Amino acid sequence: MSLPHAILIALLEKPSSGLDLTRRFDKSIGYFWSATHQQIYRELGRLEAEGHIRALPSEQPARGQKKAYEVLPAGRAELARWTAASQDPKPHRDALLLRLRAAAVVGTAGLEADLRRHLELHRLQLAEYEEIEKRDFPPGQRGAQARLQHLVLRAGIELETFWIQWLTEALAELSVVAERHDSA
Amino acid sequence: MSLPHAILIALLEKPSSGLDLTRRFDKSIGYFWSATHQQIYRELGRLEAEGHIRALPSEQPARGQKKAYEVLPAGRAELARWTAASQDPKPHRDALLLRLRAAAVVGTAGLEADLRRHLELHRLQLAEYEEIEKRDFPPGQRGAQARLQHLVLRAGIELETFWIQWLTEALAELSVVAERHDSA
DNA sequence: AGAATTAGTGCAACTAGTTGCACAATGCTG
DNA sequence: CAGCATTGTGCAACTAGTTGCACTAATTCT
Repeated sequence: MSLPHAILIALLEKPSSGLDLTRRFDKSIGYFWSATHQQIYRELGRLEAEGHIRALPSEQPARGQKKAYEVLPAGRAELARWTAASQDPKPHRDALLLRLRAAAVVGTAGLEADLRRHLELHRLQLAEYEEIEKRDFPPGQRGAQARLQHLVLRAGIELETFWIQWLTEALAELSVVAERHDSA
Repeated sequence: MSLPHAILIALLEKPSSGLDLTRRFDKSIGYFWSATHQQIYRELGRLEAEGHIRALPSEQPARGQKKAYEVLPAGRAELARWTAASQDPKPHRDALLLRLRAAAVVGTAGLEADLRRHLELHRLQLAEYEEIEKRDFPPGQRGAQARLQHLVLRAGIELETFWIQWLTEALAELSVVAERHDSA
C-alpha cells in the first residue's frame, strides 16, 4: 500500500497535475515505484476524498482541464507516519532468474537473445542514472535532503551495475553450457 | 504470469504435493518467486485442468490426503516456450527506497530502527544462501544444470551483499544527517 | 471553418496476489 | 477413547496493479 505515499512524496516535492505526476513517475519516482496514469488518477481521487491533498484553486474545473494538487497537513502527517512505521520487506519476484532456473531443466534454447536485450536495457538505465547524478549531485554535498536523495540514486546505480555484471557473466556461462550441450 | 511456470519448474525438479511445494517455495524457489499455499493450490488446479500436470496415481483421493503432481509433456513444452519467449522486465517497487526519499522531505525520525532490522534480515538471508552454496555447489563444477543453478544462486548472494553494504552506508548517512539536523 | 492531432482526465473490466477462514484426516496425549 | 494439535487441502473475499477504451478541450494543419 505504498502508491498513495509515493504520490504524496511527489506532490510535496512539487505540486502537480495528474499528467505531470504520470510523467514524473516515468522518471525519477518510477525508478523504484512505478505507476500508470490510471492508478495515479484513481489514487488522487482517494487522497482528495480523505483530505490528504486538495486541488489547487483554478477557474476551470471542467474535464480536459489541468488540475494541480497540493498536499495538506494531514497528508504530510500520514506520510511521516508511514515513513517511520516498521514494514516487512515484500517478497521479490524476478522472472529472469526464474527463467534461468527453468533453463537448467528444459534447456537454454532462445534465452540468449533476451538476456542480451535485458543487458542493453540495464546499460541504458545506468547511463540515465549517471546523467542525473552528474547533473543533480555534483561532488561536495551539502544539505540533508540532497544527501538522502543521492543515497537513493546510488542504490539505483549500484543495482544496475550489478545486473550488468551479472548478465554479462550469465551470457558467458550460457555459451559454455551451449558448447558442450548437456552433461548433467 | 509466472507463477504457473515457477510451479512447473519445481515439479520438474521433483514431483510434489501442494504442501511440499509450499515448503519449497518458502526456500529455494521462493527466493525469487514467492507464493502462498493458497496461490499454489489454485494454480495446481488450473494447471491440471489445462493438462499441464497430473496427479500421481494414489489410492486416497479424499480431502486431507496427500496428492502429488507430476509434469506432463504439454507442461514441459509450455515451460520451454515461456523460457525462450522475450519478456519485458517488470517495474521494480521498493518501499524502503521510497521511504528514504520521503525522509528527505518529512524527516528521518523513526527510520533508523527499521533500517537496522532490514540489515539484519539481509544478513540472515545471505548466511542462508552461503550455506546452500557450500552444501550444493562445492568448487570444481560439472554439469550444465548445476552451473546454471549456481549462477542463479550467486545472483541472490550478490544482491544480498549489495543490500547489506547499502544499508550500512544508509545508516551512516542517517546519523550524519540527524546530527546536524537539517540544512537543505 | 472543418479536420486531425495532441494533451489531459477518467471509467470499467480484468488479472495477480493476499488474507482469513473452513474443514477433513492423522497422530499424539492424558 | 476423547480431546487436541498437526498436516494437508481448499473456498471466498479483498486489495493492488494492468489493460483497454472513452471522452473533452486545445492546438495545428489545410
